[in-house]
Amino acid sequence: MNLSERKKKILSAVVDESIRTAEPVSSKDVQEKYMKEISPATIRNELMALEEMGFLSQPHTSAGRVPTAEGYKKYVEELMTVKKLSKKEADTIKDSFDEKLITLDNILQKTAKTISDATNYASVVYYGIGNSAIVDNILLIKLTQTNTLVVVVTDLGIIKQETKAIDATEEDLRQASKILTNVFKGRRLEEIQDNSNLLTAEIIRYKDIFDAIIHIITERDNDFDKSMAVSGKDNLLNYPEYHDISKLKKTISLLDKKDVLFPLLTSDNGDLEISVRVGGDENLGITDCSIVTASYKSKGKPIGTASVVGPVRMDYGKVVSILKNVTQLLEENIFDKKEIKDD
Amino acid sequence: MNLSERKKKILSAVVDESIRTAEPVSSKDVQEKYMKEISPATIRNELMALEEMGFLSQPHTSAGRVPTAEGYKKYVEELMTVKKLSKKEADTIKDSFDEKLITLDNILQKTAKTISDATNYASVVYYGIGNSAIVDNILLIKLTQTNTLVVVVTDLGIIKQETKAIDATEEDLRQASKILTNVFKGRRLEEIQDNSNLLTAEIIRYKDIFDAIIHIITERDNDFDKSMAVSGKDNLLNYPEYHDISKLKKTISLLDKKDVLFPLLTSDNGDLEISVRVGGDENLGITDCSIVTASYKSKGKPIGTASVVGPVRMDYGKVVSILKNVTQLLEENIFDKKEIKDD
DNA sequence: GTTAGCAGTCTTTTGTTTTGAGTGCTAACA
DNA sequence: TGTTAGCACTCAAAACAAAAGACTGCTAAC
Repeated sequence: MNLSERKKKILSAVVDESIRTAEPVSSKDVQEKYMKEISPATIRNELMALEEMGFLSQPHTSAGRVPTAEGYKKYVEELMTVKKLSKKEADTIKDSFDEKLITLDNILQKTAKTISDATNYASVVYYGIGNSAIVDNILLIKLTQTNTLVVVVTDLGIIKQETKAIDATEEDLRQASKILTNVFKGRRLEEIQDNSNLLTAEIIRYKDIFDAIIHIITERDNDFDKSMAVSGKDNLLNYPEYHDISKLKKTISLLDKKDVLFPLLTSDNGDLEISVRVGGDENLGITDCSIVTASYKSKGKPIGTASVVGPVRMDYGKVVSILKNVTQLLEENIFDKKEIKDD
Repeated sequence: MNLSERKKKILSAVVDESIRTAEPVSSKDVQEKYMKEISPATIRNELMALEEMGFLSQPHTSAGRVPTAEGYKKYVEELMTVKKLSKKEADTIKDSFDEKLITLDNILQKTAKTISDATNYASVVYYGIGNSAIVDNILLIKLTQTNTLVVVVTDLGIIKQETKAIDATEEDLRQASKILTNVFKGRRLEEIQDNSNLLTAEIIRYKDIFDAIIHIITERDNDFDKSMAVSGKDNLLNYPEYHDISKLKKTISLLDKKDVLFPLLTSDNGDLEISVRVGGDENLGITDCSIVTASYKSKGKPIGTASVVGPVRMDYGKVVSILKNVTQLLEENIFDKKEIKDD
């Protein structure tokens, strides 16, 4: 569907104004704030046409226009301008990554928080561990008499996870650590998940620890809860569309149901860096919110996504800009950097 | 202020009914549901007296009675019965502690979640690390070439925290670990915070790591954010009193401001195991919520608190019971148990 | 193709009336 | 003296009615 320049300008105006005010937009509004050169009556004609095409709708006969999901989509795909972040905004985001982040959990959580703080919406960060991480090191650490910590370090320079096992002397552990590292080093995590045939005669005596390691690796991958971090749910309270508690609940509970969320964050991004799902999308009843997702890569391969969840009336231009910014930082400073710099 | 038995019974009835329905309670309600033997008129007389005494109030002339903050306090302190948990409830709570919990963060977070799930209110768990923990072990773990993880293990059988430092050979680290452990072992964390004079000639060459350790220890203690876990904010959405977004915001933002929250959770529990702050308490404008706090101990000394934050109209009997249950589990299974059992 | 003008629609606002829940008081009663 | 029935009174909530106002779609003129 191709629009005349004027229609584009008017649709843009309506969406911009909707985003700003959360109210239906009248022909007069458009004229006064966006196009003084033509009359409201002319604009009304155009609005009718745009409504005809499915981009706008009226809550009732005598109300102004509101963009439909289609309208928002058109706006996002063709009309909007990605807002450049101010120096200050960019710096704030950059600074927030200077903290020392060790575990994957920390990184995800911190990234989500950075995004939700910057956008004032909710955010979800996902990391698909199964994809590309390669084991670097298996550490066995004696905490107390019968208590051992098992740590898996991957090639991302990041500790994978931690758990607890039992008993063994310190020397024992050193030995086991060496042998197990030998077995796992260089293998991709997804590979390890399947092939339990790594269990050779040599390491059969460390079966306990072996199992713990397998458990660490598979657990994270199968438990959405552990591969996603959510932040900023409270931000939603600030938007009038969520002053209706039932809508608020719906969106918040979407953010809590990681298994429902998962396909929304990962499916068919295709080659797109950024994908936008505008509320009312047929999928799974996300009617009262929009989701903007950006994927990030390590060594050229996509390994996860960062998303913003907010009202359909979202400031897409700003959100896209922030997501691009954050995913770039993630790629450069965290996931494609062996050495994490100290302060 | 001493009440006649009948007044007690009536006040109890009004509070119970308020908790149940969130509506003003009429003399008729009380009569029908709690005391069939006397007439509404008589109850009205008693209600007037109770209002006179400050325990009840009327939203307007022709409405039923609502308990005042004083009324709730009286109820909590003298009238309510602590509800016994069902076997099923108790089991659910118990089971949730069977998971492997390694870091303090994990424990706090998990405990908070358990409480908020069990009560359906919000919860905050605080751990005053400065109090009693004693260093057991300093671990230095080489992750990558120039990247080292510093772990402080305390006598609670719990890893204190973790951070990152730079450079050194594996052998170097082993040495440093031994020497540093020697210096710190057996010392209480609060003692370490002050006495930087531990920095003897012997360990001056490990200044970097030494500083990192001090940093780990002091940071947690000074950063409320790291010594408190909050869970279940979303639960508040379910209560009609919070359908007024401004009240919801107020309470949620209280839960976000750890520095404001802190004195509420820790001050003057005195000898009491449980302290209840009913909204409208003079303190710091907690007008739209109540806070029930239980402290837990290790080796007889209080080391932290677990709290429930919810509407003033809270099911205190149940909440108190759950908090007692959880703090007991914390004490027995986590903080006073060197060996954390494996599954 | 554009625009002024205007009738028509439907929400929002404001005001009025009715209803009904629940009280406090009075007077009678045990 | 404590309890209770009865009743007048109060006030919020609900129901209804009227008025105002925001915008539109359409018509007809430019």
